[in-house]
Parts: sequence; structure tokens; C-alpha cells
Amino acid sequence: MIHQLECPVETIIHVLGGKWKPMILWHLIQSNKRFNDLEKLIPDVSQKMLSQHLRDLEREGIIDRTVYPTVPPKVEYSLSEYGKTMIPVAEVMCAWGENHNKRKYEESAS
Amino acid sequence: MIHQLECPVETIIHVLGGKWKPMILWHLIQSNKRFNDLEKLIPDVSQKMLSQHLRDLEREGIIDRTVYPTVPPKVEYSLSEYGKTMIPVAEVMCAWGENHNKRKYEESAS
DNA sequence: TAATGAGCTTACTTAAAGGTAAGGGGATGA
DNA sequence: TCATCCCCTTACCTTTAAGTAAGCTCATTA
Repeated sequence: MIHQLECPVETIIHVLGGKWKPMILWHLIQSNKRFNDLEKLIPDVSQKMLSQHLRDLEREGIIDRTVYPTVPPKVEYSLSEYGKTMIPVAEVMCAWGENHNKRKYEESAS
Repeated sequence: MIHQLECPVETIIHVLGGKWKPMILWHLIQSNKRFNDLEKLIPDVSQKMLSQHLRDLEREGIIDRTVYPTVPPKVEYSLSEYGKTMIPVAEVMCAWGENHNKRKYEESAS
């Protein structure tokens, strides 16, 4: 396996940087969700991108995937314990982003 | 002008999310740099991507571009006062990213 | 006169991300 | 028997990001 030296800022951008990943995580922070729930909560995401992003996040250890062998099978996604370590980071990013959006709005309005 | 509602986490990912932007900013945090300096410090970046990313960062207000009307003209890029507000955010992101890289390294080594 | 350096831009090509549409497997319900 | 639900996967196409290579302006230096 190749260990590419990667700038840590790029690392987190890569982990969070899919088109729908912040939104998926936002919903999973609120509560566990099934595939179907996420589809309904994020109406514009395609099934392909949803499952791809969920697999990406699972591979990075951010979320857990639990299969209940019921009929029909139930699959539940949840933020992992490790994933929870990202919440404060996301909050800091979010605060800066909010301020930046506001700033851009004000300058375009002036 | 259209104001697209954007998740603030996506906003910062968008601002920082070019292939060379974290590295450009890292160098500008150390000290002001000229175009040529950045080319030498980041050997793999093409002139096209360097000038494009510099323009992106300038448009977002993160960096300042100062032209000295000397001969030959000298252009200096520096982190703006506003850009400095991103340093603590970058530090938090960096810390998480470092830990994540370490974690991935350890799991691949085991 | 020819070459050099600074700071770019432009045109073209390739690679990566994302979108669309269809299918599939295994059970239940009508 | 036919359709339905759940959780996806696959094939194909489009859009966006990035890479490559060349050129350009103005002035100085050799």
C-alpha cells in the first residue's frame, strides 16, 4: 500500500468534500437513519451518489453501517464514535463559512 | 445576482478546496510571496493553476494582491486581514486531519 | 540583435466527479 | 402470478477540475 504524503487540511477536505457528504453527516448527527430516510431527507441526491458517499464515509470510519437481518432487511447508518470527533471541527468550519456567506452577501448588496 | 443557499461547511470546502490552495495559503501565512516565489516553493503547480487559484483566493478576499509599478513590475501576494481569520479554522482542520492520517496509517500497518 | 525575466493568458487535452436510467434479489402482499 | 419494498449496483453520459504547452508584453542585459 502506498502512503501518499498528504497535507492534513487536504485530508479533511477529502473526507468531507463530496457534494452531499456534509448534508448526510448533518442528518446523521441528528439521529440514525436508514438509506430510505436519507433519500427522502435529501431529495436531489441520486441513489448512486448516496450509496457511494455512504461507503466513502464508512471506509473512513466516520459512520457505522448496521444490518438487521429482518425481512425486508433493514440497514441503519449512524455516526461512529470516531465520527463524533468531527463535530467540533465541523462547527468551527461552519461558523467561518456562515460568516463568509454573510460577508459575500453584504458586499454584493452594497 | 443569484444567492444560492449553500451549507456553510461546503462554503469553506469550496474556498479551500482547490488542489493547491492549502499549500499556497500555508506559504502566504509564513510571509508575503511573489508569483515566482510560489512557483519555486510549489514545484509541481502549473502557472495556469497557480494564477487561477490566486485569483480565486483574491476574489474571496482571503489574499491581497499588490502591484508595485517598478520595472519589471513586481506583484506581491499576502494574506489579507480577513484571510487571517481562517488561520485558527485551518489549525483545527489540520489537527483533525493529522490524527486521521495517523489512524489510517496505523490501521493499514496492523 | 537576441535572449532573459516577471507575471500572466489562451487553447487544447485528460482525468475525476457527478447525473441518469435501468436492473436485481429476495421476500411479502393482493 | 404480478407487483411491491428495500438497498443497492452497473453502464453510460455530461460537467467540472486540472494538466500541457505555447505565447505575450515590456524593459533590461549581453
